[in-house]
Amino acid sequence: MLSSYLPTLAIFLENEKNIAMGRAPCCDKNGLKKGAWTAEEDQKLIQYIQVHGPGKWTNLPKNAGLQRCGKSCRLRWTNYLRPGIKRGGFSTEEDETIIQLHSVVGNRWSAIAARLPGRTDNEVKNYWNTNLSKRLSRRGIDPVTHNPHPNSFDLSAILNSTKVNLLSLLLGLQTLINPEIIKLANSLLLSHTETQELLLHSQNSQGPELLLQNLEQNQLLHNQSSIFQDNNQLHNQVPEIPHCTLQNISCSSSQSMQGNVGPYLMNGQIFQENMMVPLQNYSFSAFDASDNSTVQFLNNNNNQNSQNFSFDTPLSGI
DNA sequence: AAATGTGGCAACCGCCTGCTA
DNA sequence: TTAGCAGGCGGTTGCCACATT
Repeated sequence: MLSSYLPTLAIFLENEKNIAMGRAPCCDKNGLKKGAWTAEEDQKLIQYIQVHGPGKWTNLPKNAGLQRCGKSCRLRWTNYLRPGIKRGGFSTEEDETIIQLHSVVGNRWSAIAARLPGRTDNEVKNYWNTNLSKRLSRRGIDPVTHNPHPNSFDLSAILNSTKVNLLSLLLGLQTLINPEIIKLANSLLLSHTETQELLLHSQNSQGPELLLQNLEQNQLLHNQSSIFQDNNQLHNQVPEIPHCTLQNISCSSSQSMQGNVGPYLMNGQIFQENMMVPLQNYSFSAFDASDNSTVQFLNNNNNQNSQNFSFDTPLSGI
């Protein structure tokens, strides 16, 4: 007899607990359907929102004739039924955007999804968890910190295996700068532009708290630009990348390198730059045969690399 | 052919934040 | 000022399809 009341009692106690904790239950769970949505339910939701628009989710299920929680309706609409949603088939550009943004803002999926038209936070999150984080792991990169996994670097082995003569590299400045440093600069420039956009956006339309938040992200960007935590690792540790073929490597071990680069074409614009690569910088790229992509690594010793590159405005008329 | 393992993804849960009365 | 509420968000779960044994 008592056992027949237990489910109801459990729901009651759960609700009471939530209320006692100061949080009202999101909805009355009694009699509400859970699980996969049927085509009929989808149709009801779409028709209702077409007439009344999205919002007022708490009352929407009742008004639309749905036995669902309002949150469930909102989720179904925003993640699946909303017009303009892309499903699957992430492009290489989207992959790169997600990885780059994740390295700056972390698991803020809504912020990342906001910069990918037609993508939802849920889809970006799922795609990251099932695909991109594993891809980074395969490359020897920690998907959480975007740093190379510790204890997996051996620069001397790579230098030996690739017969790279560090001294000749240091003497041949032009060889060093082209093309890998340009790629590095490109990567930094894109990150820099990203941060500027965030700052401008927050200054124009958001409050000071978001500005502060974005400034923190800016600082985070600078910190994350340094792949290696320990300076002492610099000269004897470089990521080991399964499935990858080392293509290019450049290093400097004393003073800084400086030189003029260009004019060259980048992102459809012609640039000429005076570049300065700070002390103990290096970068290299490697080709990942598993997905035909190129992965780039860079290191900066003092966490200030975005200030150590000067980017001139695109040259006109060249 | 059946059992088991694995990956992908839709949906749920519960915490957090901002708005409003 | 504050409590209640709605909605947003990220983490997690569970189902399903496919692969492997």
